[in-house]
Amino acid sequence: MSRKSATDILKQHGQRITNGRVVLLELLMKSPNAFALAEIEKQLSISVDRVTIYRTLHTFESIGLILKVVDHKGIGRYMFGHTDHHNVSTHPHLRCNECGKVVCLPCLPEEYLAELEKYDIGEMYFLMEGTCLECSTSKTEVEEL
Amino acid sequence: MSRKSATDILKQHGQRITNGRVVLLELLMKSPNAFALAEIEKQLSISVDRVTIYRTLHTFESIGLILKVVDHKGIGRYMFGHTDHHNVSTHPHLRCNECGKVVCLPCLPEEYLAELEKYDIGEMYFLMEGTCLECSTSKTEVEEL
DNA sequence: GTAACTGCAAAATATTTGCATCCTT
DNA sequence: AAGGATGCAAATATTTTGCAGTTAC
Repeated sequence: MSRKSATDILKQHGQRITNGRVVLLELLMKSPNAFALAEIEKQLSISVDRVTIYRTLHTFESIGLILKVVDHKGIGRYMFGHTDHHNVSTHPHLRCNECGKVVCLPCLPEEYLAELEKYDIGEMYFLMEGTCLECSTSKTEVEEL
Repeated sequence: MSRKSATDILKQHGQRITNGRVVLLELLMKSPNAFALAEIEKQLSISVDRVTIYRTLHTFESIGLILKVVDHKGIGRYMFGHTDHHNVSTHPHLRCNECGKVVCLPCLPEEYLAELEKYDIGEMYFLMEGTCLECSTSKTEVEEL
């Protein structure tokens, strides 16, 4: 239950509480998007050095707090959650090129996953590009006016 | 039938025949790998400027001769073929982290593709990381000695 | 107090752009 | 001859590294 605060989560993981870390984690937590560094920099309420952001993201990633993926342009994007190993390895993710939101695509069928197993694929660290169902719905509505 | 030469292919696409272009296309054609620019530079038999390689790759890509994918580090990789639209959109590719070879993974099941269709996903421009079946076989053999 | 976090400068890597020159057709 | 291709210089973008100073615990 209980939606934990960024501070609590950091404490839980033995991380030090600093303004930068809390604000960064809060940003990532409050949105289902996958942010590139440039976007994070713009949206942080306080000024944090680019290098510090990178280092903090690495730390968050290493303790399993966030997931790093690479978008179709080769740019790193970071998203909160989605870090459950089972989760990540059973389905790809999609980033909506309308709203930026990242959604989980459906799980791949068992037989297909069994097939992938042969190839020793760890995680699906990639983001597909597309339109999320919400955005494609609203677009259709507009077109139908 | 008839395995066409790089020169023939270029002519066929109305491209000019220059040493650089022929050598580059030959390199890409002779191997099922997905090369990063740095790797291409090293392996070209003649010296071609980095910028020219980039521009040539873009050209080849735009005329559908090669496919560009992004690897797990976010680096662009270029491979000959795999450009049939139907092909690319129905299955992901895997790059073997032992031998570097790129192999097509099995086609996704129809139902899953239908599901993806809802999300308006164009192509699967990503490379999974793993071990190709050849390499995992030979590794097993060594272990069993 | 001390180890961890931060910021600044600078470097490394990948990719793109501008422009003058050269070469294929 | 003309337009496309090339090479060089330089810019841009992303990410990393080194180091000294600061801060959370």
